Amino acid sequence: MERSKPHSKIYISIVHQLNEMILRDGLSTGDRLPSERELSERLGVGRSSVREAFRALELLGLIETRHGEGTFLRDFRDHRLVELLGMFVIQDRQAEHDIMELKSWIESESIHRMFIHSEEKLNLLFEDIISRFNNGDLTSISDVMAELVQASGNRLSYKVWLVLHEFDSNTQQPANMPFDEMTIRSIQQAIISKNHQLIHTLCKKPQYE
Amino acid sequence: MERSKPHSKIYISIVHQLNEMILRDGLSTGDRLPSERELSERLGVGRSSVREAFRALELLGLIETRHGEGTFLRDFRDHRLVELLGMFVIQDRQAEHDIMELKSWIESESIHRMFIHSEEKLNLLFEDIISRFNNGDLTSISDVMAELVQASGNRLSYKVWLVLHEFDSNTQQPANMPFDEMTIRSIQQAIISKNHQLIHTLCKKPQYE
DNA sequence: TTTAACAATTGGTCAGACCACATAAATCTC
DNA sequence: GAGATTTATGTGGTCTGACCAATTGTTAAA
Repeated sequence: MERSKPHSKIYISIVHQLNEMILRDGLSTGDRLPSERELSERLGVGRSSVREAFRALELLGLIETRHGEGTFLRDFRDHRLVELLGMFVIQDRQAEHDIMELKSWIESESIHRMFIHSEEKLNLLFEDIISRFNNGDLTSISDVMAELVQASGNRLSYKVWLVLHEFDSNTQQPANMPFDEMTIRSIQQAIISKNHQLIHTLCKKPQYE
Repeated sequence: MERSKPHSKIYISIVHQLNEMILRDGLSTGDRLPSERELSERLGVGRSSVREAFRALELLGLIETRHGEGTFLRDFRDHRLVELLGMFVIQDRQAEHDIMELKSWIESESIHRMFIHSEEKLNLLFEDIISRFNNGDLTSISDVMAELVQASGNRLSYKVWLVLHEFDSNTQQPANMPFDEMTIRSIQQAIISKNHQLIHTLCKKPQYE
């Protein structure tokens, strides 16, 4: 025995053993993992090593740790791949243009994607958005856009958009688009009538080059 | 003092501070980060917290730690997010679909973006691609696509594409597109003639829904 | 000069302590 | 007895200090 990984560090082997444990016991989203102390004892390693493994998986979004409760398996779709990469990949400050461009491109693509939805489905979506707007829940046109991108169905795109938005909301000032019910209604109409031109006007894409 | 992030865990804030430090000092691949003990002292936190941050970033492949030497920044392309996700996130067709879809979007958008380039500029680009193809430098149609996405000018899109490609090359088998000079030439012609339809055919996008 | 021994630095791991948070059990109050 | 309150226990969060192991640079010996 013990051929697992002689060269590896302890916390790496713990990650692997956790993986095996999850597969073997058929654990799934929401299930609780053993406590740090129990794992430490059961695997014969220090608690700090267990924590290093847990923290790594937590940063990735694969597990969720709740203070005083324990550690739980998370829905893998909540993974933080995008954020993490963004943090270390989007390092060029001068690439703000790239960020804005990709962001508005995702917006445009997401909206176009909603053309396939039925009118009643779209109406339902927009009623919800409007009510939340009147409720003060959505406080900017970006919030509305977030709803639309999310509603388009591609969760990955949505995550990418969130990251991009976070970046350029720190550097760019919005206020380039009115934020009232009429604007939202016109977006609704543009989608329902599949009016490419109007959408392009509403969500003005930045010029290439 | 000390109201930076009362709700966040220490190791998370360390990750952020590391990110800021990297940006501020302009560190890049291969550069050395401060030692665990120095960071611990400089940030006023325990060494174990610094280690949790380092171990998390190391597992993701964003940094590399060498026993007795120190911790170094890695090329982001070496990240292991994909394997890790694949390890814990097995069967999710929707996630895979999202990835492929976003990837295809970027490909398609990048190619369309090249419509604004002059014909001679495009010819130069493709001469280079063809010569590298004959040279054995590009070994798959994906390599060609990488060149095109990169040439489209948005470096961020390119980086995102690289990540997505890494993922679905690990799960999907390619071989859905011939890889010869004629195919490349036809892409070239499609761009020059601004033939949306042909591009759509060549780079078959996945079906929505 | 070359080589060998040594010291300093750095990561790897562990043990124990203490705090903060959450929940269930025991207790008190009415 | 029902409800509110206190207590006990378990769990994560963090720090400190210790020791080992690998690497590198310095020093001393050949």
